[in-house]
Amino acid sequence: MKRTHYCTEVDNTIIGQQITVTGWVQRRRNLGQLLFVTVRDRSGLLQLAFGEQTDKKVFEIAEKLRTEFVIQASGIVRSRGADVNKSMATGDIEIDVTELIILSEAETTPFEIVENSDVKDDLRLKYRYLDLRRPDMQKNLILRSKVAGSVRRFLEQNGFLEIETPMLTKSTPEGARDYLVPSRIHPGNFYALPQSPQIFKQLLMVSGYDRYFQIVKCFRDEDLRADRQPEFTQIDMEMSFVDQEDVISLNEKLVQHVFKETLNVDVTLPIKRLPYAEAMSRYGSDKPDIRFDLELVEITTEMHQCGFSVFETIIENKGKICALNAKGMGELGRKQIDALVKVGQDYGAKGVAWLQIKQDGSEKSSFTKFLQPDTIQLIKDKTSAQNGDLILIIADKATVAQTALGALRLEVAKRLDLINKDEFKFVWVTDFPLLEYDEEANRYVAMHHPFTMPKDEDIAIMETEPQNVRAKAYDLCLNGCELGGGSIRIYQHEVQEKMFKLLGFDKETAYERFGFLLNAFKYGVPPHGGIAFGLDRMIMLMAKCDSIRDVIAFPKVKDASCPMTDAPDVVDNIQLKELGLNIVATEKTKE
RNA sequence: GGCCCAGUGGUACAGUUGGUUAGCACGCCGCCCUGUCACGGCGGAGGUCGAGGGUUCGAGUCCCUUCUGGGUCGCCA
Repeated sequence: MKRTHYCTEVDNTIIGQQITVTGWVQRRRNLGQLLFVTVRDRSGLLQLAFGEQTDKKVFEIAEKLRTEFVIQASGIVRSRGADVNKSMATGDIEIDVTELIILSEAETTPFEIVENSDVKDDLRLKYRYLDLRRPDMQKNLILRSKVAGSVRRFLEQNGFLEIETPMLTKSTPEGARDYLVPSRIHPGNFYALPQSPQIFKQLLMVSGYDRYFQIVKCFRDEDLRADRQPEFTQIDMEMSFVDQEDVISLNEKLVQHVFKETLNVDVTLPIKRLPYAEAMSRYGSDKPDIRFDLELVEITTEMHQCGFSVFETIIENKGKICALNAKGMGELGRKQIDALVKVGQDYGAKGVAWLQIKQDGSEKSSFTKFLQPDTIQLIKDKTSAQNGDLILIIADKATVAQTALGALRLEVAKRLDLINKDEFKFVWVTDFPLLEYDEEANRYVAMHHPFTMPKDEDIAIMETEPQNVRAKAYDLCLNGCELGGGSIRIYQHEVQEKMFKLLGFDKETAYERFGFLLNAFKYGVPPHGGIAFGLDRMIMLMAKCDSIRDVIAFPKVKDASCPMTDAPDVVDNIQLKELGLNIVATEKTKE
């Protein structure tokens, strides 16, 4: 008999019916003359019952069952009467088994297949196929599939075409490191795996496809993090004849649609927007977590001629002085304050000045001895400090002061437990700087990418004040995490040339790297722009996971290897020879 | 590349100032058990304490090196 139902499709509406289920043995409970087996498939659990009414041969097979055997069981659905298991979706029924087949036996697994397992990551990943049997992992991958489907339906309804772009492409050394693939036919030449389909989607706009999307793998050869994998999936899209407003409003509808359809969560539109400069000054981050307040306060002007040389030097060098009121940390011990100072230092601040106001109004501080009482009062007023508060101050280069204090803001929120984990707080960050200065390369580099359009009103100052030019670039952030980002692209020759000039490319270099795009733009290019979302991160946040690995079927570990397959690995000398490659041995070379 | 954390039967943990035979729970194996559902009862197997070196009369514990994994800074246009 073939399977008729998934485990949790069996319910009390079909009591008395003959059904067949298949799955893995979750547990057996042998009571002697009576025996229960919980069978598991991707839908959930169902209890099989064997007793005096059971055929002797069937009972004997049931006695042989062990955890994770794969079985097929047929029988009659019956009520459990009063013995209901309320923690089980199918807890009010069971199957009176009439036929049982062991399809496959199983050795004892290296870890138990249970929800919320505490097994260490490396073991989980070595036996990923077992880890993926766990209900929480199945829930995540099912959610992922639903989200992808929901995205596709929404975009198709809105006139988008799904078009694939190549995986074997040309290396573009701007930005992240590329994964390279050696060419056999062209020894010494390499393809690069795409960091994103950026240029191809822009070419599709030139070709007139008007609205493109793709759920697509991208590759970046950089160090991993909890929310970063070397290969990851983007929801990538591009639209023609649009400006920033069109992209933003369509995409917030997309997000609203997906969250409603897959999580039944309502996202209120329009989503709040913050210009980059404001995000940095209020939250110290370009991906602010706005689930809690604790905003930064700038006190640079207040500290003019304050008498404290550290602050005055910073002001002379056009830095900023920013403060954060860690409300309720006034009684923190010195050790814990030092730990906070260290957080600031980890993010590049040279130091963190602090002023602690105890419950009884007495003060402790690392710096107020250098200041006049009215200056101290000014700081307290500006940060609305009260008894029982702790004020943290960082004086540094503007971005360092803001970023480091932004990191402290998150740390303080964590310690004070200010974050509501059930909330989804979206925010668009807009008006990013077009360029940032790369101290090492001694030149400006594109903050987003070299095809990002400057804001119309800033084009005039591209040559005179490049550092102040804002871009038509926008990121969508959720709970302090960058979900995705995009921009309106440059489609006018003059602007693109200005941009390359700012980046220090001469015409030759520009053509060498992006010639096919620049040539394409000679033949009629529509105004266009787009966005790309990190699908993995989106699912991670939706599933409330701490790591992106928990929403990817077969992820890599920290050093970008795979404990299950042992990739990357050495290859045969014949393969190398065909590719014209020689391995130069180094300390790190794998034997 | 830097910093921080972890590694003890299959799994998750405990292990005091360095001191008997390294504990516990779950899992596993055997026997018993007719309403279990994290079944229960009785019995049992299973450990080079990640690896190497050092200090010591004596190391799971202290020191050094190294491996594995996690977090993070740099990096990620």
